[in-house]
Amino acid sequence: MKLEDAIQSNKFKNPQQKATLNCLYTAWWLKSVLSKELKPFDLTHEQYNVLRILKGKHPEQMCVKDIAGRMMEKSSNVPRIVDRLVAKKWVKRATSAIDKRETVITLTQNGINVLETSTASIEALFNRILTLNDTEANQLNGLLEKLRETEG
Amino acid sequence: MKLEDAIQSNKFKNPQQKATLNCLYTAWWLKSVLSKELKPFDLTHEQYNVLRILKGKHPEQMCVKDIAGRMMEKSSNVPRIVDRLVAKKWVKRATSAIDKRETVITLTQNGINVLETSTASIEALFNRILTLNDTEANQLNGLLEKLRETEG
DNA sequence: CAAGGATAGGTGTATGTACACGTATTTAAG
DNA sequence: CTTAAATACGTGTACATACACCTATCCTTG
Repeated sequence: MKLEDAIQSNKFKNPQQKATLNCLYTAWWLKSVLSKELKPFDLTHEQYNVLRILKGKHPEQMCVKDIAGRMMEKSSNVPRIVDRLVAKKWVKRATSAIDKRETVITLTQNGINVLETSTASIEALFNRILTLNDTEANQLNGLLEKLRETEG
Repeated sequence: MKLEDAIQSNKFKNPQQKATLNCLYTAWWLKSVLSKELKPFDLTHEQYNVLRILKGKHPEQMCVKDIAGRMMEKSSNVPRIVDRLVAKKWVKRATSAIDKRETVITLTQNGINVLETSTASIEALFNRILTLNDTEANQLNGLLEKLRETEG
């Protein structure tokens, strides 16, 4: 769907303004497609992200701060997302022996299982819906990083 | 900041996967920059969107459904966002005379004022930080719409 | 070692999202 | 006209974000 149809407006001040709206809308679209696919696994988008981040270091543990540093949305409240993963027995929480301020998180076997089946589902979804070729995807990456250039 | 630094990872399966993450991250970045700029006006990103949508039709009224149709995030809970705008006396709520199921929303003069000053602030911000030229912005718009091609 | 600051993580609150559901009203069908 | 379906909106709940604040622990420096 064209952006104009999605938000029922074609009054864009300039291509740059349209690009920011397009970017926000595309992200919302991606998130909602992802969330729908994750729902049967009783996983939210953010819980899935935390599991993936943990998998990246597995079987090593990670502390809450390390997880937070790898999240897309920098103000995610990792302790509370971990609460929910603990409740579902997909991760375990323990106090670090080295630094007692740190809470270390470990994936359980159940956590690994749910992550693997849900990831297979997500990858199949993306293969179906993502039609950009490599050149286009690289170009998009370049433009998005240029957009964020003035960050900081 | 490069995506790799932002999420402390460079393990992307392919350029398409990286592009989806890049898009999600860019949207988060845009939202947080916007929200920071709106904070002094006691406006959230979503409240600002509703005011802008109302301005688009002003001085006509709009019903809740029409507002919802123009929102980026299609599952926004418009009645509750309107609650907060009513509390700040920036909009007024009334039952439609034509269709009593409808609630019609009108901008107040206060609402127009806060929208104008905040919009000036947002536009100045975007002029500072958005460095894409027209060609690049158009290219980005094209790629994002191609990404969403399989929608529906 | 003691004191002050930095750091890690948990918690409270306001706001928003996603989704299910209830109520009032309108529209359509018989 | 009467009844059933559709529509518009509000509300309840679980989850997440944004941000301020608290406590425990560690580190630095005198």
